[in-house]
Amino acid sequence: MMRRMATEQRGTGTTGRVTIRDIARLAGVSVATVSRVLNDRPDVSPETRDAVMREIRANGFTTNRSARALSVGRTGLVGLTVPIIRADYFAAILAGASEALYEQEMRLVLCTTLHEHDREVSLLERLMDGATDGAIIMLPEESSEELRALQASGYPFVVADPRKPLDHGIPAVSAAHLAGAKAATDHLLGLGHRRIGHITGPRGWAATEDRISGFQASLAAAGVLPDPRLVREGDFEVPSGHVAAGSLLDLDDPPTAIFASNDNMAAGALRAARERGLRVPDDLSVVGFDDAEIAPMVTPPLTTVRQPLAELGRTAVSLLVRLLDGQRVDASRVELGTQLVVRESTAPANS
Amino acid sequence: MMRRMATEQRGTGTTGRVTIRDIARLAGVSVATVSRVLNDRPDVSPETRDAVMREIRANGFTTNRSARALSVGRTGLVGLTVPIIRADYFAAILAGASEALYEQEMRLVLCTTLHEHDREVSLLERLMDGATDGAIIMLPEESSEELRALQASGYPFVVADPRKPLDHGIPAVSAAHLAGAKAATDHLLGLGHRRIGHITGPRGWAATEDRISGFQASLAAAGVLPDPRLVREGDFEVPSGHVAAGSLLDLDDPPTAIFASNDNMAAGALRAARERGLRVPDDLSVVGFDDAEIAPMVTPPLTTVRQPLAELGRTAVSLLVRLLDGQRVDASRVELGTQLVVRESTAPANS
DNA sequence: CTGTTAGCGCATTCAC
DNA sequence: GTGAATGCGCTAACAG
Repeated sequence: MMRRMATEQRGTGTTGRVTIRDIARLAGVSVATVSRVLNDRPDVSPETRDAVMREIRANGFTTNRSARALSVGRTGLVGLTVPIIRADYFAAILAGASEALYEQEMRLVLCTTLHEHDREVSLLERLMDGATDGAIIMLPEESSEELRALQASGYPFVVADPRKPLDHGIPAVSAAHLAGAKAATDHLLGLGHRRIGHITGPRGWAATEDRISGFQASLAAAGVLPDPRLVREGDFEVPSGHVAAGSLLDLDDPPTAIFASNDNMAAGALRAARERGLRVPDDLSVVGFDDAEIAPMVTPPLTTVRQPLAELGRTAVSLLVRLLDGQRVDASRVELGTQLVVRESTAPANS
Repeated sequence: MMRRMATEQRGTGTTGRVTIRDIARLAGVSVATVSRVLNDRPDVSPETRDAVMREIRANGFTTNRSARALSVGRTGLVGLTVPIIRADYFAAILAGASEALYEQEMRLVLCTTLHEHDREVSLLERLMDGATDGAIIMLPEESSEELRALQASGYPFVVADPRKPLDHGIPAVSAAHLAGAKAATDHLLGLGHRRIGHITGPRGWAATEDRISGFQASLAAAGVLPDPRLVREGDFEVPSGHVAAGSLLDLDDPPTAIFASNDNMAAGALRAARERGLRVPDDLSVVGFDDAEIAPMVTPPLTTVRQPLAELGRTAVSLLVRLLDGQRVDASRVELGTQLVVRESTAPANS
């Protein structure tokens, strides 16, 4: 037999690793007992436990996750899908989720959804092919119906930062876009600005619409009439902010402040102002959204609304874990607070 | 028995999914045959293949990866460890690796190595507990010896962007730091700068030292005597660049140009210049490294050296795949080219 | 407290 | 071309 070399040599199968059986034999107990100590079961005598642990350590044994997964019916892996956009935005969420998962002894399987929405393979198939116990779906392109279907299939998942408004009943975590936008606008209003431009994200996105609502709510509360000509649509990328701000500033009666729906576009706005010889914040105030990595780095450092991105990832995990534990999470719509971060891109209106 | 409901209802085990056995029964063939069509084996008649495929589709069957993994001895998962620093830097590599893996039908398991280097659980244990077939280790804290040990254990891995110089024989992918730094310095020299400051990364890191070498090589080639007083150590974060540049600019005979070892520190340098009333690039030229997301966003847009980050991730994957296929990769030290990207933070010296 | 016995879902020899 | 039998490494009843 090849048994005697199991410790040193490639053992029985293809894996070539020490198995629970080896440990059992070495420790002079049954596999069941080894399994017990592995899983910290109470019903094992201290002596045998020690004996087993000794062999485990001596041979550097670790349990084979595939085997355990097959046996238990749980892989200990959760998928996390991300559309590859806005690197530092998703990286932050990723970091939070990954950390939280780690504490649960779980692992994160990254699935990038390039633009495969309309390909033959559905999200569902890709996720639930036995590789993962559940998933966190970031900024999904999928419609409410499609997600409903996924849900109906029994696959546990939670949406992080829903792109479109979602049916109630679909677990989701998002930031308080409306409140954040309101705070940003209030800040501008408080500085005396009355003509405030707004560069939105893609229309139809939940985040975009909520921020618009917050913007308008703030204006309304201050008794300022919203001027439709002061609103431009962007796509969350720098150039769109640049263009949008440019067209705003070239108006006969340009705004004295601009609220951009994210920091990238705010950075674009900063550039547009600079190109026109406008000084920020003296001649123009600019507020962003996200508090991305770049916010403090641009010139001048950007006043913005912080989204708790890592926290968002962590929260998604904890929701998912609850789902995985079979707890039917009812109040599964979590909204995380946002916070205004005042830096140097805003100042009192000077007219 | 509970067999009859297997298709609709939670079947036998905990998973509740359609199994290969269900398909076999439904199609009136054996599991072996189903397995054959699943794996695109040639020895199956077209008719039976069709029959099987029909049932597979009709029931939305997908193979259970855990079961396959256990059977085949391969999980189809590779781990990717990342120290959580410099978000967009690792995000870029991540994106490349993830994409490449996807094309190989493999998945990426993210493992964040907070600062667990000195914890009881070794990288080895964490990675090879049967969860993954191999790993890509980014910017490892582990020493060459530790990595050697991992290698000796037979666990396949490749290092992406080695932090410290690595033994030959350890597969690694990195960027051409030296050449990139040389190109950056050549550029400055070409603009007439002679007093050039350099803000380094953490001393001892491979990237840092290589860039210093490139910097010095360029100077030497131009016959410029290197001035040790013009070199400052940073840590790749903005504040360190800010401080370092400040101290450089406060010199009696300040440099007319600064080459920072990454874009973050270059951004810090930009700020330091601004605080002193220096205009970039008129009074001071600044060059960064990385071509990070922020490079084009700061004021002025940064001249920098582009690292092919996504490509780095992809290359790491292809190396790893070769290792997994049992091909002993010999020439396993890959260095990817870097490229100077000239923007607006550099101009001819004006003295 | 501990050992025996069955599977988990799939791939893989072998026969037929 | 196809089926029956076996095992991958582990957990989970069920006995004792």
